[in-house]
Amino acid sequence: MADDRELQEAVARFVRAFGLHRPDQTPCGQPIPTSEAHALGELARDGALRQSELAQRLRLEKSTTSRLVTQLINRGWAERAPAPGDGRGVLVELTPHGVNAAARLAEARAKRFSAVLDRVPEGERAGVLRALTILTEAIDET
Amino acid sequence: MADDRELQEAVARFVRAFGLHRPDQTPCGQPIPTSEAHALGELARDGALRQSELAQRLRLEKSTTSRLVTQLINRGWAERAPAPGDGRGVLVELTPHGVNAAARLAEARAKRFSAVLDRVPEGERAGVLRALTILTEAIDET
DNA sequence: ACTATGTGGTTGTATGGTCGAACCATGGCG
DNA sequence: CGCCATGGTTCGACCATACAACCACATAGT
Repeated sequence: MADDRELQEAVARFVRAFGLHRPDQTPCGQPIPTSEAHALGELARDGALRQSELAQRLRLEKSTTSRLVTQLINRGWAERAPAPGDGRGVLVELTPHGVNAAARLAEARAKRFSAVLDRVPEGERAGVLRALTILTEAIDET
Repeated sequence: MADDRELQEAVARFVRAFGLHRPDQTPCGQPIPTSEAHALGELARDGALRQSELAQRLRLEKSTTSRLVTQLINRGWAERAPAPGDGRGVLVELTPHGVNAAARLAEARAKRFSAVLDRVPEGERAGVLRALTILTEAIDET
């Protein structure tokens, strides 16, 4: 199919336009690395997580995750605690400070995204959301 | 709107699922850095480009672009030539070798993307493509 | 013409990202 | 009680990007 080629270019353009190639800041312009932002999001939404669980969700290697968590801790946003029932594991949890940071981040993100959504024609919004989800699922199955 | 939040998460999941956080390889598993792949794509599609033009398309700083081009040259995929009519400029062009590499890359990409598209329900395909385009345009306007 | 300012590139510096391998501690099992 | 698997940490190597300083050429204005 020739759709392939179009999809490729569409994805590439999207990535670039959204600034996803800049590792040092979120697409929302917040001066915090993308990975940290994603981690913060997961922890804010679901509470304490095992480090290994976090790695899985972020699709990162355990070594990378370890370092990432250390960075969050250095910012005073998270803490490590022994995992209950498993002496090897580590539980990562946001500090009140971290919860706060996550909230600020979410707000900035919401602002940016709603600005973007505003430019999306009313009737297309649901479709856009739906398409991204479908695409992600398709990728996951591959 | 609450759509914001959903869009955020949809994008984040998409980025991770597609492996866009790995700068050292394309989402298609090719052992070539994402940026080089994108550059190769532009040059293969539109022929020789001014380095500044390439920077603009890839949304990169001129310094980054300069280095990127140097890498392509080191691989034997591109050449620099003086820009006609402007003693300052540089024209970047693929070598036959580079054209070849671009073709191989495009093939691998097509393979991956068509696999993904296969998982997208028939009736949704057009919508997915359309959504990405609309979203990219919306981002550009922001 | 000659100077002032702008544009295109290159190089140096600093930051951030990711992985894989080596290594340690704890858990689970025959 | 050994043996192998699992969760983490640390180290080394590689890539990406931006910003600033610096050079060369272009262009406009006096």
